[in-house]
Amino acid sequence: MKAIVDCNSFYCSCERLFKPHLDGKPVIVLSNNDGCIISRSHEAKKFGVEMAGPYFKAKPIIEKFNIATFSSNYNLYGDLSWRVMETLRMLLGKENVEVYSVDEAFLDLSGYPPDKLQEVAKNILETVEMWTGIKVSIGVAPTKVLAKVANRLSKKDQSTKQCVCVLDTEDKIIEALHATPIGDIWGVGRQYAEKLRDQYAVFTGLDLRNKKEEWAKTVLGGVTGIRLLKELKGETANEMEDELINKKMIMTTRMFGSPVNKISDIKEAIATYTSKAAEKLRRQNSAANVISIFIVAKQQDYMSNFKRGQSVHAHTTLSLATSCTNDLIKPAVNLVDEIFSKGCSYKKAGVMLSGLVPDNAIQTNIFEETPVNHNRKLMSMIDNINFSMRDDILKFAASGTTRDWKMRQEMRSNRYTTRWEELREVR
DNA sequence: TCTGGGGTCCTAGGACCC
DNA sequence: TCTGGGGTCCTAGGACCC
Repeated sequence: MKAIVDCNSFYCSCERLFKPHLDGKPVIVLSNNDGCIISRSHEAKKFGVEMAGPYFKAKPIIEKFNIATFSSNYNLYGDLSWRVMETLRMLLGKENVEVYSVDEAFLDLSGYPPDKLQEVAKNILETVEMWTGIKVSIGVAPTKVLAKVANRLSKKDQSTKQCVCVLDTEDKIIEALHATPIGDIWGVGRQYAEKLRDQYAVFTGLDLRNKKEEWAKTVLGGVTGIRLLKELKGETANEMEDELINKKMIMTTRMFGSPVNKISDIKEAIATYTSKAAEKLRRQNSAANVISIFIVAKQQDYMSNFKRGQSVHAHTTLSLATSCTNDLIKPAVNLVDEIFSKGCSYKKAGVMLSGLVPDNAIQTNIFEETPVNHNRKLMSMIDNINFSMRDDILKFAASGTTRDWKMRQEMRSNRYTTRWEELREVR
């Protein structure tokens, strides 16, 4: 049996942890640039604040009900997430925990007798709350997809304060699937949900489970569809995975605080994002072969349905993989010339590094001198200084110093657990 | 006026090779 | 001028996730 542990309204819970007066009150957390709403407390949901809805649209409700609002504080959330995951690893053993996202982890519970699962889950839930202050909900079932179904149901009934749901018999599974709308099945997104309902009259998880694998193959994207169907039937198709230590792609992208139309500003932003991405790259001891950048134009007509703006991409392949910021910045900034149009306003830009290889085994290019990675040492120094001093004390000149384009973050709480000067004070 | 940031996997189609 | 069949690799794009 597998379980998924999911932190309830994670970002909101993190904020509340240091502001106990907000317990039981509605709270929301905004995305970067204070653009849209990415976490809502139970109470805020009840007032009808929509997930991923734009902040400005929800503002009337927020003001009316006096909903506590925060900009996102990833230092805080990241640290608390680590504490929750460490707790799980201590309880179950490292090898039985697969961290799936900042607020979710899959557990392998195959070592426990079936009649103990409820108790085990309850114990996990209570320990995590006691040690970290974060409330979680837990779904237990034979497969990951079904555990997700169980997890969703466990939250339905918050009144019991249990937030545990174990699907350990065929009957319970069928009942649970019947109660789950097709769009709430893990792996069925908006597009598929619409297609399934409109063209195939598939409305619930149970309807989908009753289909044939061959059918799923043609309708739901090939092998992915087959896997989904197997999992719904209780047959494992998604194994527990080793933790993905190294990413295959690294990106850094941001909205601008306000639209930008100067190429020099775009270049500064690209240089800054490249430094950030390069830092992430070095953190996992990789080097990149390919740099891509993109910029997104501010849309002229918003009209009724918001679509993500048109983005323009450019990429270049390096003759030699590198993890050095200055070797990456130059080509990245040069790409800007290829895609920037004069007179156009942009709202967002990003940098992607791909073709990642371990940086101790860089493929040498016969046309180049032997790899010069003496910069690697300099980079480590910069990373260390930035890590200890914080706030990127050392920057490359190309990143600029004024940063007119920097994102808005007007309501960020203190970084209580990762900055000495922002510790919570108790008088 | 104002709509996030980071990832993954899969497929189709084109380029290229023998 | 005519011309097969099979394979690999890469990229773009579409779907999904939180």
